[in-house]
Amino acid sequence: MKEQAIDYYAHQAKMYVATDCIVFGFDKGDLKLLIFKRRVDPDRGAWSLIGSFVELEEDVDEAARRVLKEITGLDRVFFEQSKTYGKSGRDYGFRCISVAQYALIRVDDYDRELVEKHGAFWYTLKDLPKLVLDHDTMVKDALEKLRRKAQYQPIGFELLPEKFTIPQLQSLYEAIYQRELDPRNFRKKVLSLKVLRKLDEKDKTSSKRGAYLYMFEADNYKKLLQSGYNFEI
Amino acid sequence: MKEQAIDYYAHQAKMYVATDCIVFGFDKGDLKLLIFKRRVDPDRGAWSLIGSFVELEEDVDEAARRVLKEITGLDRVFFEQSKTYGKSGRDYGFRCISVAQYALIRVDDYDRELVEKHGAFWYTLKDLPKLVLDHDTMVKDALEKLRRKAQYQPIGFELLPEKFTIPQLQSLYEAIYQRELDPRNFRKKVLSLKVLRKLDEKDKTSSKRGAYLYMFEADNYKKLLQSGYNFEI
DNA sequence: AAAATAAATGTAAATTGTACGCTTAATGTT
DNA sequence: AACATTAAGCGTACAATTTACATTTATTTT
Repeated sequence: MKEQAIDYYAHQAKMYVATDCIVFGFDKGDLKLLIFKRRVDPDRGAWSLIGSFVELEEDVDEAARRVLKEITGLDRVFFEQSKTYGKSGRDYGFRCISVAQYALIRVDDYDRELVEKHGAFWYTLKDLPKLVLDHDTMVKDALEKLRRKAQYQPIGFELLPEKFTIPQLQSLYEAIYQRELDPRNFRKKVLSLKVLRKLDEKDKTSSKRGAYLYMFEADNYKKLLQSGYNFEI
Repeated sequence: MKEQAIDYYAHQAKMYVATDCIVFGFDKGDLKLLIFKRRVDPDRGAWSLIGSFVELEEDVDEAARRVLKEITGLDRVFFEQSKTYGKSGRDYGFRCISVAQYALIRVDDYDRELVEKHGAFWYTLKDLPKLVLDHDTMVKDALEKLRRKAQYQPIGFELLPEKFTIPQLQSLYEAIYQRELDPRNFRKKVLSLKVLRKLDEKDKTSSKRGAYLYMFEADNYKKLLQSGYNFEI
């Protein structure tokens, strides 16, 4: 039986499998993307997403985690599969499919030196240059998924520092949705979700009065979900 | 430069790439899944999703289309990527990643003989037997995506015959969401979306009075979307 | 002490969702 | 021919949510 199994697999084609990361960050009111200059041929010097081949003994998710760690220095980055790109002609003449994953990182957390060392840069989404291969499409698709997901899961918090103000949170959601939100209604809405803990500190970088800092209460959020709550922002 | 490129790829691992289809159907008020008995070792005889290896010159999507055509006889089946399963140990000792795709078919359309010839059976989701490998997880995940998607895109119509009644449509959404809906509110809601065309025919299989048949107006729907409409059921 | 700035709070109107009860068209039964 | 039965289809009142909009407040700078 083992023989038959081997035989069954043996006639099939094998391919390269890669993973590409769409790394979103949020800074000064803008959604940003971490892209870098390719250092290998073909297309050396062109802008590209960060990615890697998946190794033989490695989970696809592990590969993404490895890449993200290499680039940002961070161990626990939020990431999630976006879509797999499997067109036969999508690569440089070698058959290679790529599992795209989008990641959300806190811009103040990551290791700037590491990022620079890899020739990576943060680009505002609007100013994004042309990327290699189908990476433009990957970004477009990932952004769509991010927007969709932001509506029913509190992923926005992954992009902010641990302590943040409500105006900051609003500005993030404005960047994600690409439209303005009413500050009074936004505040009302997020506070009604009961997943924010107000701190005694204020952030005074953007106003004389200062805005209270809040933290995301992951425990409350989980309890809410378990009780069948439909989280929505 | 070409040499370098070849060199760059040459040291990387290659893997088997498969696609597995989660084929949903809707019949007599129940959501069903098309599964079949494996005909090859290992695990011959076990229940499994329908799938295939992706060939070297074949797009991943093409592979899914090919599988669906083989099994159902249908050319134009709605399908969409669900998720890629890439754990290193997920397969039978060979490294194989699988791109799962969920498909929606009209139970009255497909070719019954073809389905039987392949040893395939329709199972109600509740009665589903244990499936091979990680196929159980694939079904669970696909169902979640289907539910999510059904909320903002009219994919439900893919599962119904071309002409259907509003009670039928309701029963489908009840099966997808696994909860009862109020017939009066449901009717109000779907009609308000203005994507249904009422026909002069009635379907009398389920009541003496008979229910009017409707068709989905894809054109209206597209126009709505373009005008920034947020379709929701 | 006054001016400037963004944060924070409140309220009314409009829209949407929910929970119902009743009527209607067709068929089968007496 | 009248009546019972069945699911389809319509309408309405109330609750909840979303939207639009104006004013006050805490703090710093001048």
